[in-house]
Amino acid sequence: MEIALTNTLTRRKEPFVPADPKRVTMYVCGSTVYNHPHIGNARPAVVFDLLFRLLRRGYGEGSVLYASNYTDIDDKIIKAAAAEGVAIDVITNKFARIYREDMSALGVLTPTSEPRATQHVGDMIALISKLIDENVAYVVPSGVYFSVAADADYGKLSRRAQEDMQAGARVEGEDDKRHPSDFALWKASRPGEPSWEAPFGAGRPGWHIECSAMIAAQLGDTIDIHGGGLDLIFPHHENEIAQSECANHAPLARFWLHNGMLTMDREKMSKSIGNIVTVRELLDAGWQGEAIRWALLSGHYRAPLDWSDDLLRQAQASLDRLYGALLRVKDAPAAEAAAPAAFVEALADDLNTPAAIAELSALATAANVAKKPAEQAKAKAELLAAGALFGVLQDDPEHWFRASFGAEAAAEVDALVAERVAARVAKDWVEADRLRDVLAGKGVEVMDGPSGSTWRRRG
RNA sequence: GGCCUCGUGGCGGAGUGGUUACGCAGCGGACUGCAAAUCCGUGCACCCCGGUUCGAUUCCGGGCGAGGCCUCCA
Repeated sequence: MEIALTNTLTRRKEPFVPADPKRVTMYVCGSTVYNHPHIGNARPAVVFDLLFRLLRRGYGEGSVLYASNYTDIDDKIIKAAAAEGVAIDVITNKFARIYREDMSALGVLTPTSEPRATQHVGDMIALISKLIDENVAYVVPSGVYFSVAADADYGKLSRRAQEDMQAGARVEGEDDKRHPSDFALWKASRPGEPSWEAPFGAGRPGWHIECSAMIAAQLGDTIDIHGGGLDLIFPHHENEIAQSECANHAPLARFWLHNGMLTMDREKMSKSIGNIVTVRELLDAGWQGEAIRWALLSGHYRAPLDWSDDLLRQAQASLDRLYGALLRVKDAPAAEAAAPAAFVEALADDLNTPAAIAELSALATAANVAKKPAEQAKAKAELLAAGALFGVLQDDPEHWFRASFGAEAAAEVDALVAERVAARVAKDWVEADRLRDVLAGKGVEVMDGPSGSTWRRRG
């Protein structure tokens, strides 16, 4: 299987070949843990989880190292802790836990490592010292800054000329940095803020240096894939490249991948605008995690995706069709099958999830039309294998359609359905239709078959 | 202003230099007591103007429109 990926460095789709197929390395910028993740935050988690699954399939489960960090020291966290009057790690532990729970609900596997910034401050200090030694960083009273002018390659990812950035740079009044484009590696200690001792003065790390240090510590100087949202291309990823490559004299990442933004009414979803929907809100509203995942994967990862309830409804309807097919073949004998080649190839082609979804649909049709047990077994096994790679169809099909009903509600529905079956046996169609209306009022769809009736939630 | 991306049917959304995926919704048929589910069939599209070409939705140029980054941001 050859995987092709769009590399932001070249803006082209290129064949992906890892430096070492026994040790494929990927890093994705994770979450700053100070509040609930919204679905915009979930998009890269889901997209790169899919890539993680694909890489594991291609190179073996033990051969893929995937690190995604928690930023647990940052201005916003300090502010949030102060507002609640609690220690910083109370905030960060809580929201790191919530992040993992929410992502798990979306079928996101736990990465092979989840480093926290505060566990790597020593690495950051060492990296900053190296940059000072390399004469690309300088110490002033407010902290340590990276000197953009000292790095000839600066701007290669975002394709920005230094002159352009100078023109657009905002004048910051009290900064003692030498150039507006220079960015903080280390922020000098301020009263009431956490700080660490360092040769260049006590303080705390800047945001960008965290990722550079954690990548080197967790995965090495050069990794195969670095991912994140495309809003991070500049300045965050540009700065990571500057730091890591000036210190290590080696490329930071061979492939840079970026997912498009999630929008609401065509406007980027972001905390600062306030147009956010949290994963937790969606789950609490009764949406199933796989439906949310499906919605996030319904478009290509690099394109913007406009979030709406209608998108979710369509995602759920699509999954309903697949689960309906699984239900139809649920009694077929178990069989071994790999995900069909066309499905895998769609994903290998720069994660073409819409094409992969079309293949899933074809598998569902195959399951629905299969008559012989062997055909049903094959269709079922292929659908499950493809679903497993995609990160869906992991639920029991009956449970999928009844997840919104508690045991008590389900028992009540069962009783009504039994009553209706009796009415149908007696050919009392008036009563049977009345009961169907009653059930519909409870959000239940009844389906009559030759061997009885089943039910599920209405779409 | 600079850099970057995109513009496909009622909706979502792939793809292709010529035969027009897939899902949802619609319509017709089969099935059903009637439905639902399912299957089969079917209607509806490639922003505008030039250029290249035998032929462009697909390539090139321009226009219009939308979005992202340039500040924390997935």
